[in-house]
Amino acid sequence: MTARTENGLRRPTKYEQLANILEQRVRSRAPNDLLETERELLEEFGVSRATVRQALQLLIRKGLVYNVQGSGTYVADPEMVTKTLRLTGFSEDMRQRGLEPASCVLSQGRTAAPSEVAAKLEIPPGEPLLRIRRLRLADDVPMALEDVFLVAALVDVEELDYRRSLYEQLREQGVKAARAAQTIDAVNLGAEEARHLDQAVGSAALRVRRVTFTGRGQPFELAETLYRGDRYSFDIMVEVAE
Amino acid sequence: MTARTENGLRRPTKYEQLANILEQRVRSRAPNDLLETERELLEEFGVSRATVRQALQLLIRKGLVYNVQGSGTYVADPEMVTKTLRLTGFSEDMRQRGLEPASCVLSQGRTAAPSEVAAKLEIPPGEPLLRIRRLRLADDVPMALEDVFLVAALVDVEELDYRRSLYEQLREQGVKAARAAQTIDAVNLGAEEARHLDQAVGSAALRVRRVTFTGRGQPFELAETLYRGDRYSFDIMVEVAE
DNA sequence: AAGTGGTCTAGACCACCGC
DNA sequence: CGGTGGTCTAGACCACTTC
Repeated sequence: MTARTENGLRRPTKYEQLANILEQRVRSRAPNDLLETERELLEEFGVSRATVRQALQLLIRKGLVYNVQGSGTYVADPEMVTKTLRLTGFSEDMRQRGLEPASCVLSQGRTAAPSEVAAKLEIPPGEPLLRIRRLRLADDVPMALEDVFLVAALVDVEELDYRRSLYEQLREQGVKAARAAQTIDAVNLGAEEARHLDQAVGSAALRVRRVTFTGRGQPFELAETLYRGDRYSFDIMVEVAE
Repeated sequence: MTARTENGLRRPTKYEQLANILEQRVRSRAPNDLLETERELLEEFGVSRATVRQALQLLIRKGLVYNVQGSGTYVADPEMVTKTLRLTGFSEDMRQRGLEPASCVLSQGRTAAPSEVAAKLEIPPGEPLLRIRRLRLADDVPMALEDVFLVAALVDVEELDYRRSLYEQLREQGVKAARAAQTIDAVNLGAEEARHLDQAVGSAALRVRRVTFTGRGQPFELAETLYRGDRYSFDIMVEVAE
């Protein structure tokens, strides 16, 4: 139903096209296979070496290949591929795990920002916020409890459809998520939380608290999600900085 | 007739030097301040634009600055700076949090790799492993229980000093950690675990399971760490892939 | 010694932002 | 419109691995 505007469509760059071709090629090979050299690739595709390296950099960041100086570029172990960290919402996360996501809105409405929330969103206390509490299901089993605060000034409240991806709708309104700071810890479920998640009181849960930023560094979302400890795990790939 | 590098000390590249200078500059400015343009920087430092961009890319990945196409490069919000994800061991992790790390070895020795462990380390079952179980303390308070398997063929067993950083010693032996795949979930502590961590039985704990890889994609370490839920949280920054 | 990825240069044009 | 970051070229030399 969405009227896809021009800004959604963008002519792909050369290195993106090249990365897609190489991704196909890489996925059809075995781990630790040697890839073509950069000089072979620039010859084959008629681009400069910088473009080849930019494409390979994309694949490295996806965890698909790795470089060894003086030796070559190699196909990475698939173990690493699945765990590359991306910023996704609940729905996409579940689909990647092969589960069917669903939602149940527990409450929803406007509130004035409490000082603690306001600080994290870098707005004055009392500023209007949109708050949504949802129970999130995967294959019809309760999976997570989500409590989201959105800066009301940035979102068009009337048009939000809680059954669709929140990020997707915000992107259509020009609010593009670029980074998120997440804090993960473990907590014991309280009575009400346990009841919603169909767990015993005191069961361990993964608590993920997230502040999401636009490309301009402005925070626009604060979310706290409680995941069932027995059904959910958080997978990430970490690169050594140096 | 080139000058040889000494003792494995690497001469910093131009873009690393430039990044360090710019980092100083950036840290002395306020969030969302406009940085010099790329063309001003290449003029100022007498380098090419590619080198300037490579330096800025480092700062972007550290979360210190952000770009807006057609507008400029800006100082990022400090909220993001602290949470950049790096692969660190327990000791360094604690020091970054301003806590004094300590260790207590619970058990240590050689074992044959169980099939499940062998699969994750990509070695044949029964291969010799070094196993170390440690209680980790921060400011003299129990913080985590750590169970580490190392591929014995890759480490010089006699020389390991359990009071020093494991990664540091492995690096000295030529085993350099480059990536790690981590799985994080929440569990309730069992009786023995709770006793070690000075917690009530059933308390929530963060369980981090990690497989660490060398630059060549070879796994050499499998570790499982249980962090006290009431004292530890895992902080990460996520970039949107696009 | 030959070949690889890593760094670096000096240009060029494009897409986008703000005036 | 001028200025910005984004992309791209065609070279060059260096550090490292491999033989």
